[in-house]
Amino acid sequence: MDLPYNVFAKLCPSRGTLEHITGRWGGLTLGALHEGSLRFNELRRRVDGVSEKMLSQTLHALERDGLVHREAQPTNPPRVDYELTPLGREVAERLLSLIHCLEGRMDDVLAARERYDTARGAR
Amino acid sequence: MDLPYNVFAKLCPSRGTLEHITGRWGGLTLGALHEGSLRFNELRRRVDGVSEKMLSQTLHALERDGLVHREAQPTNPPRVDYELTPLGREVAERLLSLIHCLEGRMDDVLAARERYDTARGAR
DNA sequence: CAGCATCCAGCTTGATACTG
DNA sequence: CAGTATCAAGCTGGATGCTG
Repeated sequence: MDLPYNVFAKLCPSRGTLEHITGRWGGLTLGALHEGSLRFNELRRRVDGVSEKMLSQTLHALERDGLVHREAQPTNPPRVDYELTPLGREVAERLLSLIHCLEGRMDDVLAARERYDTARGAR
Repeated sequence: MDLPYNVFAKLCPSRGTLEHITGRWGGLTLGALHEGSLRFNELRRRVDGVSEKMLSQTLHALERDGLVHREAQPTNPPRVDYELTPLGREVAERLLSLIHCLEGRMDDVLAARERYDTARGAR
C-alpha cells in the first residue's frame, strides 16, 4: 500500500516540507546543526553566504516543522541556541549522506560537465 | 582530513550541483526516474505541477552534471528516454531515503506545526 | 547579540505560441 | 511527441536601518 503522504503530488503538505529541507538554505542549516547546537551568528558564519534575513526565515520554517528547537536565554545580551530535534537529526543524517556522496563524486560531475560542454560547444 | 569539495563554502562547485539535485524540480525528477526510464511527457505527468519549460531546464542541468542520460531515437514522431546514470542512481537512492523518511514522519511535522501556530496565535 | 520591517532589483516561473 | 522562444508577473533574497 501507499503511504498517505506523497511528495510527487502537488497538493501534498510533504512537498512543502521537503522544500524547507532541501531549499537553498534549509539543507545547509540542518547540516551545520548536525555537529551540535549553534547560536544565530555562529550559524550565519557556518552557512557561507546566507543573509540574516534568509537564515531567520529558514530557522522559523524548520522550527515550525519540528526539525529544529530554539532555546532562548532571557539574558542581556540575549543568547539563543538552535539545535536539531530527534526528527531533525533523522532528516539531517539522510541529507548529509546525500551531501557526502555528492562531495565524494564531484570529480565525476565536473568531468561530465566538461564532456557535455565540449560536445555542445562543438555544434 | 577534509574533502576537497565542501558545500558549505559559497564558491564550491558542489554547492551548485546540490542545488540542481535538491532544487524545486530536481529532486522530484530524480525520484521519478529511479523507478526506471521515462519519456519526456511521462515524466511531466509524474512530477505533478512541473511545466514543460522547467522540466526541460531541469533535465538539461541533471544531464550536464552526469546524473541523467538522455537517449533520443531519430524516429518520427520523436521518442526520447531519460534514465539515471550510475551516479544518478546513487544520488537518487539517498534522496529517496530522505523523502521516504519525511513521508513517514509527516504526522509529526503536522503536529509540530499546529503546536507552533497555536502557541504563536495566542500571543 | 538576535532579530524584525521595509524597499526594490532581478531572477525564477508559468503561460502562450511556435518548430521539427 | 519533444521540445524552444518570448514575455509578464511575482516571488526571492540582499541591503539597509532599527529595536530590545
